Amino acid sequence: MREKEVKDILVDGDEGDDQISADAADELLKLENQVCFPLYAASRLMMQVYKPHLDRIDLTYPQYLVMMVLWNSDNLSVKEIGERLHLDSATLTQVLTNLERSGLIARHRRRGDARTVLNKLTAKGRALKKRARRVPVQMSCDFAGNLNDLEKLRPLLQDLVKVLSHVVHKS
Amino acid sequence: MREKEVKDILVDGDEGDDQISADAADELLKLENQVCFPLYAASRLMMQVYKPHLDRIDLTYPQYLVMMVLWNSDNLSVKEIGERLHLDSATLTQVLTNLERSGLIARHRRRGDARTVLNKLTAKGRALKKRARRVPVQMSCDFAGNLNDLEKLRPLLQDLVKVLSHVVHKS
DNA sequence: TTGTTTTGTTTTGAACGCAAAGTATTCGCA
DNA sequence: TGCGAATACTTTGCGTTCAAAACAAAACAA
Repeated sequence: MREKEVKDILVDGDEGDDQISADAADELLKLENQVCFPLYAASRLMMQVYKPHLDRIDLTYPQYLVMMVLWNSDNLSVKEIGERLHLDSATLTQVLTNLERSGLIARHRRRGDARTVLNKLTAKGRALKKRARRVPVQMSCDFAGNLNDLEKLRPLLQDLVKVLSHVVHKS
Repeated sequence: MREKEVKDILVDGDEGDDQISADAADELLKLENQVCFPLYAASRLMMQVYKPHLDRIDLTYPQYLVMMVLWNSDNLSVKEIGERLHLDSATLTQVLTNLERSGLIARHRRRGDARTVLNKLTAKGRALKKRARRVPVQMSCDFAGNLNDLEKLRPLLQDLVKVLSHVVHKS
């Protein structure tokens, strides 16, 4: 799919349906021409690669993300964690509830502003970091010969996240 | 994070915990050094960008993926759709049930092998393609100046999916 | 002070996503 | 032919995800 063809479609009227545009539009509707589908598939497959390693420390992938945030900077509010992970507070409430039930964090309203709920690692939560250090290492092993490709992808994906969160929030 | 540092950790014993490795391992535990996190975040954000456009044709993103598969090649089994989308059949059963409830597909056991369930577009399902053609176009608009970056990302992500599905299935 | 609005979190409802278990059907082979 | 293994799909259970609504507390304004 060349850029020109995309433009052909873009100039299309709302109900434009002449042959050329319809063909070009049909091309865009194929999986192999989409960026979002491999993104979606890769994200899910990646979580499946993580799973056996995370199972060993009894965390799901979202829980692991929250723990990484807290290991790096403890005692954050739901909102602050959500900003770092681009996650909705409704989602986080559930993840954090599960982490509290596992005894890894404690949750308390902030003194001075009872709207905010602060999430603080317990001793058990801090201790888990030691075992979690092995997870990225094991992941590297799974990717053996492909580590360089991943390193190349990272900055591109980080840029994409920036663009996406801008697109999502401007509407 | 240089490759050398990763290797430092890899040669680490199971309980190795000397200062240098622990520091390097801590670095790997930070969000900004991970490839999987931006992948995960981008995937979710992308679906949020899709949502308003898909709402207009009453599809969720997974439903939209299934419809794209069927528009391209109708009358497939659950397994065949799952292979194309890297999706579990348990997940697909739910999505396909919802598509059937919406009247977009019909589901029947294959004559000659009653184990297989074939999923076939209805007239309504085929008709929806015309309105769906607009979705990729509207997405292009949302990304205005960033289309070139996305095009660059696509082959890399497609390769990643190949690597990942290999990693997932070899274990 | 007393609404009114804003902010931060939780609840609710619908739809994934996947492992594990269950069911039905077909295949392989003795 | 008959039976155990393999195949294809569905069900169940748990954990996200997110929009929308509900709540509670704090900030603001008249």
